[in-house]
Amino acid sequence: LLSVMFLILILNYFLTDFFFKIINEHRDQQMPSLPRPPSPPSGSHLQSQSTNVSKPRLVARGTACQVSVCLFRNMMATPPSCSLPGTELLERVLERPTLVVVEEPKDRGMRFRYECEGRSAGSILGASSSESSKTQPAIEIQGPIDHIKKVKVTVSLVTKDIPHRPHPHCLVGKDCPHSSGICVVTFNPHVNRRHSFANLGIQCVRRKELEASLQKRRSLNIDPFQTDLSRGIEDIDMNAVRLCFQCELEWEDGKKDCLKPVVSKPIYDKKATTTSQLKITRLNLDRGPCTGKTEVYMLCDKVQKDDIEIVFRRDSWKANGEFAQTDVHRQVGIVFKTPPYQDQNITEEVEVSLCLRRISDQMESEPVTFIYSPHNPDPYEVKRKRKIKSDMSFTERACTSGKVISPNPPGSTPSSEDLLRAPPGPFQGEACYMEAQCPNMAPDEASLINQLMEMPGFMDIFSDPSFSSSLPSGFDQGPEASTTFTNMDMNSGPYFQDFSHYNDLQFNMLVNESQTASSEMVQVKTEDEV
DNA sequence: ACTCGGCCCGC
DNA sequence: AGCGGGCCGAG
Repeated sequence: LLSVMFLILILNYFLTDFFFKIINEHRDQQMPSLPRPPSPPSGSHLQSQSTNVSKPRLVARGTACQVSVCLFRNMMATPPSCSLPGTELLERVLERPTLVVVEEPKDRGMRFRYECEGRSAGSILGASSSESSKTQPAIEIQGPIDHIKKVKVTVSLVTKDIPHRPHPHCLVGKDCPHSSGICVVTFNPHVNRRHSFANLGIQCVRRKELEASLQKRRSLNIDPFQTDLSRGIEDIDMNAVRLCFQCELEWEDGKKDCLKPVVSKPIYDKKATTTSQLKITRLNLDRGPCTGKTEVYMLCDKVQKDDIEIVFRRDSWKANGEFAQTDVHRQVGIVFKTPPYQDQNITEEVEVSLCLRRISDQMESEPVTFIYSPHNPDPYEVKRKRKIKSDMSFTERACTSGKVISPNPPGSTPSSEDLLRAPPGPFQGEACYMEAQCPNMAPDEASLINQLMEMPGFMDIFSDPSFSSSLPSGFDQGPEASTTFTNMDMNSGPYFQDFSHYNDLQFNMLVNESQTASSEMVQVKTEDEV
């Protein structure tokens, strides 16, 4: 009888250890990145038992001899505090629930507040929180909870990076005992497995109080990952924290048991320039030629001039706006030049996206749209206008009387008001010109015709005898049509505006209207004079 | 000269 | 209470 009992005992241990092994391997696979937590000071029998697991691992592939040796050693190593029979122990291990963060905190929801800022430090919202429905960070006890009476969850702040050290900043709000810097809640998982943290604020400490804060945390015995040895106070990132949840289970028999600490995603200080949300407030131009080099003024939320770039994208194409650190104005403005578009032969406008990107963490702002327009070798129609004028026998008066005062003469520094006024760019000017010339035409039609006119050989099509037969019936096929093509953009049919009914004054107004606010007037005049 | 930390204040 | 703007001396 004795030997049978002994055998049962041995089997009991064997099976217990075997299952321990399986369970632990399973857990390791689940959380490979997290360091195994050391036993808490109040270490329960379960924790100390599981630390012996490495020995029975041999059991699975060892010889019979090794098995018995291992078992013997294991029995001897079993601490006297282990008062439970193996089966019950096994049952409890198998039944251990896990703590899961079911609602992460919003990563850039709020500012960390100093104690001196008084009142409350606000509440951390949930990641899926929105204007209409607010959520809070929440945890859930998942898995079997049959024999659990209640759970106690201690929340503290830890550093963003591994090893997660206690963070000097404090949690304040509901369930945070005064000046403890931590939050403690106890609840019955049978009533609700889930617990939301409704009022958790982050109160930051001043640098000079950093050490005192850590000391206080230590005195509360809060160091979830037992990192005390790895000290390095200076390099603590004061702008990012994680919530750390330590869960203590209380069983029906009054015994207690700790789960591995679990951390949330990082929470960043909304005010810190190094981690804040990037935002483009406005651009003075939203379009430019595909050749690039268009100077654009951007207003944005605070950035760091040495850690910011402007990214243009479309499909797989990506290029950066060009600027130097000195082009970043007091952290809130950037003067940059557009990069050339990948395709210099586009025939239609191309929409690309443009965003601010922080180099250090690859964080990006919401994108805004920028439009690349096709390259036009004579963008301001200088040659054409000169031709129009000479052909229509306009006097010198026509181009000198209509003086245009540019709001930003070259060389002057534009004020911020000028920036916001957003004068039309040269291409808007071009569109106006064509619109004025061809009032019945849509701007894109006009620009297409502009392009066609510029294409070498395009005019030759008209001298091809076979071309005339394919012309629309209304097209003027007068005798001079084949010889005076240089004039055809004014008098050759329905597709081209006839200027002959304008008098001098009207034509001047037309030209000037189209040119108003275009800072390129100086260039036009110079060319005219040449 | 510029940026950041800490603080104040008003909506 | 909660949030954001902004001031200003220190770094």
